[in-house]
Amino acid sequence: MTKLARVCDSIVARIESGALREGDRLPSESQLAAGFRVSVGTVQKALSRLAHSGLISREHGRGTFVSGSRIGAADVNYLRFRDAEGRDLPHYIRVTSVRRLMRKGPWSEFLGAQAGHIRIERLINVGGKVEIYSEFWLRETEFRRLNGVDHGALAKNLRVMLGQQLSLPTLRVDQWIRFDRLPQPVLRKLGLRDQPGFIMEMRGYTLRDQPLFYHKVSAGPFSHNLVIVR
Amino acid sequence: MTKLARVCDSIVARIESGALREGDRLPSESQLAAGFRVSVGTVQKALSRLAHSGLISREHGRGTFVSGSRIGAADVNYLRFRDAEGRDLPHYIRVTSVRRLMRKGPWSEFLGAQAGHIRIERLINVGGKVEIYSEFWLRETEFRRLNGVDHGALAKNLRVMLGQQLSLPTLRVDQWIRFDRLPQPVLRKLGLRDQPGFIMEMRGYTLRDQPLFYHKVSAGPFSHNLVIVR
DNA sequence: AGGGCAAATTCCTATATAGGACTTGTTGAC
DNA sequence: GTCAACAAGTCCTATATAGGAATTTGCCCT
Repeated sequence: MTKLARVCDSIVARIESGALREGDRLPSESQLAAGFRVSVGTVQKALSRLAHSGLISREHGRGTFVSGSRIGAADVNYLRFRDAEGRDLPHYIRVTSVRRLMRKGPWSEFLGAQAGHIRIERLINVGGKVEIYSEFWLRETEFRRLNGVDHGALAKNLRVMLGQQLSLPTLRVDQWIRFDRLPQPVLRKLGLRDQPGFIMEMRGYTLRDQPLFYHKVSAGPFSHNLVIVR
Repeated sequence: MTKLARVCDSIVARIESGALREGDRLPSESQLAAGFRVSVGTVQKALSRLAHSGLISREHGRGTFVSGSRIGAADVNYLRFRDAEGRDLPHYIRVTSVRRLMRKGPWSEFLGAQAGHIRIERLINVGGKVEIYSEFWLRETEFRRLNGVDHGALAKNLRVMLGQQLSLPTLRVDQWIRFDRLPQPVLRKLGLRDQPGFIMEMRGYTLRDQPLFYHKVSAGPFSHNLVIVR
């Protein structure tokens, strides 16, 4: 492991552990260099790398600060239902099952086959009708830390919940969108006959750029206006 | 302008002008440093910055090379129609108008209001039915360089055409997807009554990260399976 | 011809150093 | 009290240098 990698890693660890929190100022370049026993140049390289990935932000003459919400509006798309005037329609999330499943799939490929995987299955009701089917996959190791968490928290934005409750913030999200046939079980859950629908897949990564969650969202033909917004 | 910026810019210019082509090896760090009258460290910083943006690739012990197709499969989504077996359906592109328009819109905001803008309007026929309406906006300055180009070239992938014919390759693409009501004129062109549809907007940037094109694609409810693939 | 070794070339990591640019707080003149 | 000048602290750009790591090349030997 290079010194550069060690410095990056240590700083990430401080943020992960909560020793450094959003908005906090990091020690100056020279202080960090002294602390890590490396040259200032190495610290600079580490800081600009972390700044580039959005974890911290550097301000000329002021200092280096831990960024606010890492994942910004520009990074990820959300599903929304809107009425004709463009207003968001109210939605209601119901958790239908939380189970450990042995099945293989894109989630196991992504999260790693060695550990067990938990699926949080949810149905989202928009304007009085069940419109969205959501599967959120987590590794068992991370899921165990959810024991103390209120069950109602699972009916919120799970990515945000992971960051706030478990201090497992998401650094970035890969996202795919498809518009294709829906599989049988999903059709049944949404109360649809064989029809094409809308499928969005997301892969979330931790601050260390390690796999964190796999999220799949499906929707049938819309009775309202489905909008994908940033 | 900093030396670093000058070095980056000069290298980009060499690629843009065709002096360096895909797969070519750049001069070594020390040669570049001597050529630009800067230190090796500055050249290294410039090269790793360009490598990070995907323009070049560095190979330990071998050299630095101009990357192949800059915009990879991972960077941009494409629209495809597929049959039940997942095979791509053949499509046919017809150019319906190429005009200078004074209207304001997202394109003028992006491409800059100072210059005139050209709209290349196209209809895409999939499996015998007009399914997609496409608007491709360019600045007038860039468009003029298209004079010598065969008109049939406008019925191909315009981003690729810009790169090959005009040596204006696209470095990156911003992309938004919406599923919403379609405006009247689009409905008429696709032969639809008032219906929600599928809207994809793209903004292309040059090697210098300057605005290059604005592209908007609309599709109605699909009679085949519409897939957005990378 | 082919194998093995050394040298040259290339990029990579790291250090030490110098001065510039931006921000903030203090001091002093008015 | 207000404003200008100053100083200290911070990040930013750039240089020169050293050695290490990966690859290619040339040469010698068999």
